[in-house]
Amino acid sequence: MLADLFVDEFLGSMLNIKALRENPDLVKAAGRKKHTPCDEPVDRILELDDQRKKLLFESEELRAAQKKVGKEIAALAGEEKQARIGEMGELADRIKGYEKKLGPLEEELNELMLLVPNIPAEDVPDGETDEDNVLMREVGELPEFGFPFKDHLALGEELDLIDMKGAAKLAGSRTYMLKNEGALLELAVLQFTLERLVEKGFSPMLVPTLVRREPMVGTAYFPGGEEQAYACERDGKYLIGTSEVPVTAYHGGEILDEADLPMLYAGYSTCYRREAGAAGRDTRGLYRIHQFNKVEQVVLCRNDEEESLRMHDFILTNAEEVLQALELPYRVVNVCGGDLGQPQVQKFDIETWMPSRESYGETHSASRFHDFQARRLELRYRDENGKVHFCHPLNNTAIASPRILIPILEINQEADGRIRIPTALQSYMGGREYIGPK
RNA sequence: GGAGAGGUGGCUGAGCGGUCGAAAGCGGCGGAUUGCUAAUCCGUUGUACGGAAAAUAGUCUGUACCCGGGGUUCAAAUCCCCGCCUCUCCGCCA
Repeated sequence: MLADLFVDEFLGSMLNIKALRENPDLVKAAGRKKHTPCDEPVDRILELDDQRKKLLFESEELRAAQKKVGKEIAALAGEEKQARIGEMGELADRIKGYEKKLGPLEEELNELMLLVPNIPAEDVPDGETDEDNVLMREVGELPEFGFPFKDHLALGEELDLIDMKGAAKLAGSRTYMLKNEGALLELAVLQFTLERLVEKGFSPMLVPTLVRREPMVGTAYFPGGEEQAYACERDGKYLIGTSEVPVTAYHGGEILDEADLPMLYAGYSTCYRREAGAAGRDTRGLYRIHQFNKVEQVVLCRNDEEESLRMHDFILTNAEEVLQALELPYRVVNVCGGDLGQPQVQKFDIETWMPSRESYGETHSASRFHDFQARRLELRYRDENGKVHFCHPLNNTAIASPRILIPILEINQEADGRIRIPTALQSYMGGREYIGPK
């Protein structure tokens, strides 16, 4: 059992070859809990690691000898110098031999290390799919319509807010266009949310949406998520699926000052997802589309379990407060092992009530990783004693549109066909209270 | 897109084949001194992986890292090739 193996000091230390060496069973158990077994790669890693250590030790000794003699040669001249140089040729060849062996070995090792899953937290429920997620709480009252209600698309078309056909004509399937108050509503929701986060101390960040491979690998979307990302192959760049990617990677390779932690960022970007493998699913309306806009909370905090948990709770609460301000009923679920991604230690999803689906639909996702992404990104900080640690990055959606427009439009519809604008958004829409027929 | 110049430690910036993990200055840290502040003086100052005794801490030691990747050489921050990035000028352009 994973729980039996669970040891604090190994929490989140994966991708750390030392921790993996000492407790491979923990990683294998993590793979099983996430329903992505990794026994074979882990065994192969240990094997390669052994070979690597041995070869490295031997070649380093040769290098040491070469450098030592090199210094002697520098001090010599004439025939004596030439003689020593002649002797060194063989040593140089032997060193090159080691490099030839080490190169491919390390390449394979590094590739495999990127596949090792992070260890899920103890209270992550067992399970395979989102149906096994565990309900934590339900907040808000579900709407009751005293009339036949319409779904967001019917409303949107009637009121000239949404044009899916126009979008398809321009850009193909799973695209959307917002018009008139629909367009204003999306901007309102995003702006409202961003301002709330700024009030809480988040730095707003407008980031590149087309990025290099490194941030994708560093945040652990790659390898593995290539099918979900749009690639600009000519340029070796990728469209991000979330601003988590550029924002988390922003300080990659740096050693931050502990005094500056936690860092709170509110990333804003358009997000692109291929939705590969989702063919035929959620095809109606604004639910599942290739391109959307999102305000994302990204936190970098100390390498400290308690702090990490506090921050996870903080960003979850922030998102809930946004939904409460928008007067939307939602529930929070503890995501099960099989529904967790490779990098996550724990994930809480927020699902907002969507009348047309007669269910809650995922609108937010709050993840913590321990230092998993930080190791890949070399994202570190120095504590007051001068010791260097990996940060703990966390993230959560603050708002993602147009998906959030589904409940906003549907829940606020009235019998006369108008849509009430939530009070919190009215000031972002010129003081308007209703969206009505033209 | 055309032409040129560059990318060195937290920062500025020297080095342009061996004695360079890298001068100097700034910043940081420790100490001394001065009613406070400021100033001055002395010392110290990267990361990763490995080894040795000690077996948390600290110490000694090896290797790697001067944008990234290849190459030349007994030896590369230094020479050559490719890539990435930055800056300047011209052109184009939301």
